[in-house]
Amino acid sequence: MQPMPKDYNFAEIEAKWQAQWEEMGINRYDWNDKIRQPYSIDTPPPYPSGELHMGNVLNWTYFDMVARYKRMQGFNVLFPQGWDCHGLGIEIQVEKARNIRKRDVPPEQFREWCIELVDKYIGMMKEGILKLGASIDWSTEYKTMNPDYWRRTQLSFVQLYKKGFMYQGTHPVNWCPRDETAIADAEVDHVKKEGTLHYIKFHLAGSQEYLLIATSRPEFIPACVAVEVNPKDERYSKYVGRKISVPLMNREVTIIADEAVDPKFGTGAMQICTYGDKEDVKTVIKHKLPVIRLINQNGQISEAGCKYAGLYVNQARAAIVKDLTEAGLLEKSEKIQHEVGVCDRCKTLVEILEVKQWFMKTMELTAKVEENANAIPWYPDYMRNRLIDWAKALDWDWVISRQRLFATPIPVWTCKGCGELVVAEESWLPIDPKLEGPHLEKCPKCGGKDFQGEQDVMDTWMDSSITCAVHAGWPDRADWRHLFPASIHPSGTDIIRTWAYYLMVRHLALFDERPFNSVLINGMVLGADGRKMSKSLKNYAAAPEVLNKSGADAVRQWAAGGGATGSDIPYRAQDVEYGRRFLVKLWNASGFASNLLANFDPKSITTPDYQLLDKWILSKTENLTKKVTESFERCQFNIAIEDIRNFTWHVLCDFYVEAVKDRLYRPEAYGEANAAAAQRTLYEVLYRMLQLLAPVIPHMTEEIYQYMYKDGKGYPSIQVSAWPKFNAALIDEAAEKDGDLVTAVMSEIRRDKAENKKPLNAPIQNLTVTAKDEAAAQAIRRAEADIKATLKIEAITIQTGSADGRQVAQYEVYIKPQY
RNA sequence: GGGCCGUUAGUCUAGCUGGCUAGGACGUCGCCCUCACGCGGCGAAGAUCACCGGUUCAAAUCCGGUACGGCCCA
Repeated sequence: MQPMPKDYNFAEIEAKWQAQWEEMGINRYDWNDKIRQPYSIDTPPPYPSGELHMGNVLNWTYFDMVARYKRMQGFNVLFPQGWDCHGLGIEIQVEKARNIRKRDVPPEQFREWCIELVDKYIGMMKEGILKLGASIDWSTEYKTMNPDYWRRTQLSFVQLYKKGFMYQGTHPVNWCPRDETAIADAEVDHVKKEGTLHYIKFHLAGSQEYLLIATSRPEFIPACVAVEVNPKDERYSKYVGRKISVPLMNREVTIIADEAVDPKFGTGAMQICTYGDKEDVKTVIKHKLPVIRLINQNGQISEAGCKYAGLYVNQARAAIVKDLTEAGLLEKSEKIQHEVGVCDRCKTLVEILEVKQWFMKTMELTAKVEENANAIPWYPDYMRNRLIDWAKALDWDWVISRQRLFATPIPVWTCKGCGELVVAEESWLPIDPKLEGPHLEKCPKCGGKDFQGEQDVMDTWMDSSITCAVHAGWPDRADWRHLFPASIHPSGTDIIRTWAYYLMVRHLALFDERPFNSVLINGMVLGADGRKMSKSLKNYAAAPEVLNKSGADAVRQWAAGGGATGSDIPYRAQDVEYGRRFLVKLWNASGFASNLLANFDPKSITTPDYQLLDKWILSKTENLTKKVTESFERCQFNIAIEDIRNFTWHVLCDFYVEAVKDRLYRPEAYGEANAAAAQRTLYEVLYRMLQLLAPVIPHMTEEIYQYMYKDGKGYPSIQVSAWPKFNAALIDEAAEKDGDLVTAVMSEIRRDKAENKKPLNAPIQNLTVTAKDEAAAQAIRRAEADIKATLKIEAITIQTGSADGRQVAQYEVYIKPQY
């Protein structure tokens, strides 16, 4: 055992162990080991968006605690790391940074710029993840923007096409007019906004009579295909089936009835347009109404808009309202609060357009998604509902094509002669059909030699929703099933509808097997004030700053203990500060212990002569081990960390160490065997604390381990030490009960000193302890020496009898000190 | 309108497969330079566990309802 230095420089020591673990290879998954059971973490590849933020810190701490805990449990752990590079977010940032639109420059140039930016961001995030001490196997690192990764995305597309899950079709899709691309439901955000509800007169055909129709989108009047009322609405039932003229348009539509109309909203009569919102889509399909394509892909009104053609949506709205007013058709307008869908990347109002796109058949998998979500544990349990509810609420198949540049190409061509679709062979992949033709002599159908490569690309989620298979080694390793399904899929409350859902449908479709066997959910990180963290609210904490200031071990304690798993967790500097203070305590206590154990031989084989308080803390340590192990098994990190910290700080340091100090200072007064028992106890209990803390506080526990325990325990690193198993042989209920009494007596004496404003080391001339029964008296006698030494008592009398003096809280025991 | 979640001391948070003096942190108040630690120690005060009702010998914990708040979706 080596003596420990007084000071602890966390920056230096954390960096040292991060480097050494890498060198020792303890973070590596052993692909050749077929003996240990594998445990694989489906690390979500993050979207590189700049520097690491506190939300990332929370997530990676969760993943890492699981990884380290499972490693100590003896599993062969795969903790991979990838980067989800593609997508609109990066495209928009490049456009802004360079003040261009993506179509202003050659696609290859634009792509280069995107790659450059992504690499810069990856560098920043990686630095943060390394500093946090995440035990990632960096040999697994991948980027979805690399052609070798698209090969996998494309392969999955081809295989799903062959299995009938991919189809091209003209259907309504969410469309972002700014980015000029289709987007999926999951990419639509809903925001509350003030709008105007216009009450517009629709005249009945050939009549002066009119119905008043309320709409927030009058610009859609040119695309009005019906007027709809509730069949039970007595105001309108007589009109159902009659023709009504569309204002300004010189055109008539039919009045239809449907239960979906809310009679209380507006006037109870609404216009059905193609497409004002998703409800319109449903109505059009249900009532087989015609479709008028009013809005172009760039957000302008099409030819179908007659005189309004060429205007943008907002301009058209103003123009139509003006025309309605002039024609006397606008009854009134009122402000309303409503929710509108916006593009989650650029916040532009989403339109619904009918465009030819690629889709994946996901709706038919909903029952299987539910079944599999129900078949596995979720931490916390209730989060499974979010996935199931989301899956069940989906109305449309997943639109997987995008009109973008920075993405995985869809490996498909169309024969210019006959329109035949050519999907790439697996051996052609990766391939970009915009740059290369199909590897075919001629069109298999018409023999034509001219092909048009698919211009559309894939949704970014097509890249990232095959990670469970990719991490396992699919498709290149024959043994990839060994690591599939992943043991655990970590996800955030905000991305259950994307990561978790898409992973599930994708793998179910591809392999007919669920991709993961459990799900770990993290909440969002809030500002200290409980509101969403944002720079504008001035409650933002920059993760690199926090890590530099307090160190990973302190920050990780905040992540582990800041709140229950799955719930949103506020970032509080004082929590990190508390973590840091705990580290100081642990370091000092260990240094102190190493002094007290200087002459202790951990390999000595004499059976220790354990005293009451030794047995007491050894038994409690086993119970703690059991409880902490259960907490880790259930991913209840907050419970685990709180229990270990409190035990270490208060039970071990404040009580046990204080109580046995004297035995260890003056072994000659107590007998060598007695002191040796205290040494053995201290040695083992502190080691147990370090082990239990190791998943949360890897750096400092390692540093202490190396000084104090490496020789005695023999593991090269505490990180590969065997997780302690509950040892029933050390459970001693009587010792716990008696020890509790002894500590209560000691507390009561301290309390008496405090109330009499005496220092703790004030000597007590004489203490009389009176217990009601002999058993209690016996117990106190067993710890008499420890009590005397700890509280500076010169003489002590322990007797049985009736109440005399100050009662020891919760016990029929009384104390009477004479100072 | 629907779904899920939350409402615990001045603040933040745990507990919620029913039974503890409701745990912890920050803050507050005393006392103490006790030979590891003042980044410390010993003590203390502070909570009708949102509200109403029900089940039960027993409810912060289960059930129903109300109010407020959050997230997701229509």
